[in-house]
Amino acid sequence: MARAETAAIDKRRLILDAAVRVFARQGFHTCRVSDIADEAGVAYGLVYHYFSSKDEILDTLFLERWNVMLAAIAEADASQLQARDKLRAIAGFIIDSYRHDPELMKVIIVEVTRAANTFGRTHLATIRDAYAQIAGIVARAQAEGVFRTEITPEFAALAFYGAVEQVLTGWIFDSVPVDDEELERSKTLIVETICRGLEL
Amino acid sequence: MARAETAAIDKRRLILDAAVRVFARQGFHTCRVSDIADEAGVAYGLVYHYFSSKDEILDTLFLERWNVMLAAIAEADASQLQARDKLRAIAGFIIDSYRHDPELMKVIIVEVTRAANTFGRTHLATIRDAYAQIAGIVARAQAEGVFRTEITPEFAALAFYGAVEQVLTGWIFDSVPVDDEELERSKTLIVETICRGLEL
Amino acid sequence: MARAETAAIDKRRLILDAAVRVFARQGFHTCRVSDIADEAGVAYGLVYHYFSSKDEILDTLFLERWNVMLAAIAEADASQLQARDKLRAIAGFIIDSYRHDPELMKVIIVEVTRAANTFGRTHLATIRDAYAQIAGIVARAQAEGVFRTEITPEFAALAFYGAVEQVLTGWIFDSVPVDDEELERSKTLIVETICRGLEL
Amino acid sequence: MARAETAAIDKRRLILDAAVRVFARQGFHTCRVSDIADEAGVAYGLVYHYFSSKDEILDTLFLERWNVMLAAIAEADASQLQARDKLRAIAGFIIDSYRHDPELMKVIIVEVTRAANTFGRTHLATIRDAYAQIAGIVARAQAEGVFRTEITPEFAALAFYGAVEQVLTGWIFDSVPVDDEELERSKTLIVETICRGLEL
DNA sequence: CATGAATGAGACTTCATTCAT
DNA sequence: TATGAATGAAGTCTCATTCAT
Repeated sequence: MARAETAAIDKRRLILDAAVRVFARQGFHTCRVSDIADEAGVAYGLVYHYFSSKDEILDTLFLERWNVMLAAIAEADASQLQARDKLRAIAGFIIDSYRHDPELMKVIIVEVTRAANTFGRTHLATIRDAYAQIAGIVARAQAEGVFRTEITPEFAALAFYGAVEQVLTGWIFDSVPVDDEELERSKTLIVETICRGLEL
Repeated sequence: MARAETAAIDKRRLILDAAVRVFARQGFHTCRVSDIADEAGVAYGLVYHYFSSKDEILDTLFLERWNVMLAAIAEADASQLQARDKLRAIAGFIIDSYRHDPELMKVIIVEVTRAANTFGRTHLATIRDAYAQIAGIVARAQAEGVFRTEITPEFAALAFYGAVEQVLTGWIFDSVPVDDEELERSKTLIVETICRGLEL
Repeated sequence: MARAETAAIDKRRLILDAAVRVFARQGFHTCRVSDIADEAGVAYGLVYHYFSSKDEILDTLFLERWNVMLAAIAEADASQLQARDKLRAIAGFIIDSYRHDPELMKVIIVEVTRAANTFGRTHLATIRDAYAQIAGIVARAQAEGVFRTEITPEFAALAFYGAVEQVLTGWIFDSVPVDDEELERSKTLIVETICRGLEL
Repeated sequence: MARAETAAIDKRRLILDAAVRVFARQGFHTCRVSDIADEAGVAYGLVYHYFSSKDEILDTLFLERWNVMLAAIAEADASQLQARDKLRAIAGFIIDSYRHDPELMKVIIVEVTRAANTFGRTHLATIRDAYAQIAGIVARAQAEGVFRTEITPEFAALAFYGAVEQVLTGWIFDSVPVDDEELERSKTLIVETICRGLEL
């Protein structure tokens, strides 16, 4: 029984991981459910045993990852770090996510957060949760007199997240892979550019 | 004769303008060619008399607008303004474009520049032309000793354009329309945030 | 007035001749009416001034040519030649038609006489007129005791015409053009093969 | 399991057989894929489950049958029969094929072997394989001194096959069905006409 | 759990023909 | 006569989802 359950969980995971590779390679709309099944090495219909629709696969992938990120932001927020270092931790987390699993991040960004007309719209509220948390960090830094108040926290959050996502998008479609050095440097550049603009 | 010619030109324009409204309302993939024809008040086949495919309609809309923007960037770049004011002019141009025709800008951003897997990929080089020009402005400002050199021009361009696009994306999916005051304030915020981070 | 009429006749001919080239090159079903107009160097709609439909163009080309052939067969039939020489004259006429205008013959054969489901069906009766005339020649030769009566005239006509058409079809789709010598030799081969089988 | 497999095979066969009836009745170009599905009593999409296109259905029907014919020709060729009897066996096989399934032969001839601009062109090489095998029989008969050498084997094959196909084409479009007696007599007529012309 | 055959709605594109000028 | 813009019907193919085994 436990064995069977484990096997079942494995198949579900197998399908999700295969979906990441297929979505990253072909795009969500261009791939067929059978492509995912083939990549996972399972039969066509089994996908529908674990997921109610093709959409739900992407929803699952997005929410799994986004919730981890929200937790990471919350953790940074709750820490004793300076505002600048909180933002650096967040940028660092996102960039390290890309380093660790570029295909997954490609799917999240290309198919969800930037896909304003489809999944981006569906998950708009969830996506904005991240902006709101970042805005909270900025607002508190302003209240503490560390950041200047000319920039609204909401705008600051958009600019910060927008810069990070734009940088990742650039990597995603670059023909040459990014080396670790550039990944690290980018963390600094983001904080140097955005935070310096925010600080007194 | 001149009338007939004008009428012909008008029909093509009629279709393009209808397409903007339909794409903005329903999204490129969700709408049918017949929706565009209906919106334009012309027969189905006429769309194919002027455009070889549904894709070509969006390509045309994008290139028309993007070339105007590239020209605006080039003009700002060629001007005698300070680097910060050049960037402000560019941000101002994009935001004013949104004020003037929010539906068109929605289509450009949602269906092309952020649609990394479809049209964004097709027009990647053209889109990057804009980044490159902005990077050029930054690079020259660095050479003149106005901007500090810690931030690479390419990164600065990404952060700048990313912030602008992110702000517009926010407006595009806001439930309440943006008032002119916020549009103006945003120009300042972008420049205040990003340029201040770039300046010595 | 006479000039205008002449010009009109020329345009009609121009379109017919262009149609031969286009049909031969692309096939009737694959080409568009605009291809014919382009080839003729006239405007789209003018084709419909002279012909009521695309079909009528091919009908016209076929009937023009087929009537000439029927006349040639009738002439051979009416002559004082031996049956074998009458058949040789007919085979000779068809083969010379190919030599003179291979594109036209290609169109007639490929698009009409062999196109059993489309124009071949429409013109079935007219096509069979030719078989009937040839059968008549055979029947008379049998009555005169020159051809043996074991072969029915109808069958003989089919075999004779079938052999000629098959040979032409081979040339039509050969990659190398046929030289005059082979054209001439074929006339002999057809008569040698078929007539010898028919003669006592 | 065996039952399920058989059922799967049956559906494919069901579609092919339905296609023969529909192609024979309406012609390949005039019928729609839905007509085939309806005739087979299956869903539209199932046709595309088994065949990648409408074309592939006809290709399959043609190749299935043509390969059987090539095998029959090869068998006749390999036999100990006289050349004349080999050719009689081939003509007999084709005519019996028509007797057994006139609709299929109609489709093969009308839509493929005589459709020079479409499928006939696609399968030109395969069609010519038959001519070549027949020519081989003639050539060997000439080498053995049974057939005279004035007629080239290639020409003889064209004339022979052309006569057979022409006769079948006649039947296909006759308003009255052919009786068995005429079918049998035709075998004799073909051999009598063509072979007699070939023999010494 | 697992399979993959079966379903059928949906949309793009083509192009012959018409018609206003 | 001559033009070519305008019309709109028609059909192929795709693919997410269901379901019997």
